Amino acid sequence: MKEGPDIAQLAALIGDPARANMLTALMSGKALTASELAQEAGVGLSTASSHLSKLQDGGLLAQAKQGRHRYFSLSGPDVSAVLEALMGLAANQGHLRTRTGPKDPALRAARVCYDHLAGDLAVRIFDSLTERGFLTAQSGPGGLALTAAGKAFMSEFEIDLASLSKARRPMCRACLDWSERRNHLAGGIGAALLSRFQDLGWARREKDSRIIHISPTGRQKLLELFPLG
Amino acid sequence: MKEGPDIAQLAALIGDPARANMLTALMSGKALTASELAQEAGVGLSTASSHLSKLQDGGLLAQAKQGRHRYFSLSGPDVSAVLEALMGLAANQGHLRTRTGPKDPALRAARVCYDHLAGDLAVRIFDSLTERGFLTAQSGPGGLALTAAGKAFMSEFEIDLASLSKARRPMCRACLDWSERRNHLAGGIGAALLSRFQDLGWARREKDSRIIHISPTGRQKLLELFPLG
DNA sequence: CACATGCTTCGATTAGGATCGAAGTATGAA
DNA sequence: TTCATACTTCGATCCTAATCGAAGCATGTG
Repeated sequence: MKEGPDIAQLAALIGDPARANMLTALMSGKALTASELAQEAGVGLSTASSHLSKLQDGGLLAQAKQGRHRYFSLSGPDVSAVLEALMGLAANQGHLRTRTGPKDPALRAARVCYDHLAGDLAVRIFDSLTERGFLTAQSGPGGLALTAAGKAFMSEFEIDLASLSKARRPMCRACLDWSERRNHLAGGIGAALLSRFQDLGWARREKDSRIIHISPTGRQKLLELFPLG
Repeated sequence: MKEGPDIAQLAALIGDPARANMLTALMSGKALTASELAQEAGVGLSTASSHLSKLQDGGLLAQAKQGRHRYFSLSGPDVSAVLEALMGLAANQGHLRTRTGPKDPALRAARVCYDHLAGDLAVRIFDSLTERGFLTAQSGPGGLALTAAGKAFMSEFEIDLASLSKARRPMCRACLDWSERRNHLAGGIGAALLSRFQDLGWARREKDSRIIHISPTGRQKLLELFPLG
């Protein structure tokens, strides 16, 4: 009657403070080494190693060997969905002060979430896309899809939809922003948009941080591109 | 300065097997007494009592006193969202390991998920609503909203939208179905629809089970009401 | 008023696991 | 080859918390 690994085991994996710190550090989407994660979690290297192997056994982490480094990252969107849900719950109960602090105005304004844009601007983009009828619900992976008009818009913006649709990853996903309590666009399109903004010089990622800097011209262009009301 | 929103604390609460059993038992939406939950979790009464007060302190459970009984229920949709995300993750991991054939066909077809309909039929309903342009994305709570046409459809079906919109709970939400790996409709509307199906005699819930039985006429009516293609 | 039922609190026991340092292994650099 | 870096494994310690039974409290019923 039981299906798969237990919920309790999974939750217990996330339930240790050191492991939770590691996982939230990995929410940035960057792959980190064992040493970095040990520091992030505030534990010794041997302890971190033990935690990392447990997280891997539980299927929460993926490992990539590169030279003498071992890079760890979240194993997939399912994992970040759980973490996001937990963050949402924690935020709702007022227990939350995010690690890096959502008080930081720069973080509130624009930051990276996993691999896509989050914050005020991301919510605005989501609203604009919705308002213009570019997004529709679907039962398939991700729960969202581009309408024909939406596809045209993305193509115009030089987003390569063909290669995105080939990827196993869902193209459109709504991601709940725990500082805003509103949704923004995640999934392949979300990542592609951020990437494109960076290519155009509109956005620049601060080193070793989740903060995204938007240039003055970038901001103007984005507001034009994603009008509201 | 304590950065302790602790998603770790929350996850640890769910991470104990006894507590996880209690929470999943409460996913049915029914309120249960301490004794029932103790039996459900397979622990003694005193142990259960301890767990329940911890869950309450953590804000995961709500309590309603009624005579000499104390009824416990999940404190809100945030909590069930976390549990659903964990179930999804667990199902995904289990799927990779043991491809143990199809589950109980009755469960695949139609079952209750928290308080709304899940399974084949629920996915079809979601698809039909989408296809007819009744659902649209939004950045606010739940990520989905009814379009004007969708609201008209629901009113026609005698769903009381006014009272639903007053509730704190998001009206529309996509819920990922772990057997189908597709989305179906959750939130206030999802619950209201199932309730309406039951009132009309189209659906009947099997006692102490998640299985929903659809009557022959109910099935016919539902297929008419939610056409595809 | 008793008396039963439902649940909580207390105290003691026990098991699991988080932690660290030291020693061992693998991989790249010199 | 030799050394250094990055990480894992091992062994020992320590501490949290899960558990149960018994006693205490609360709220109903007779």
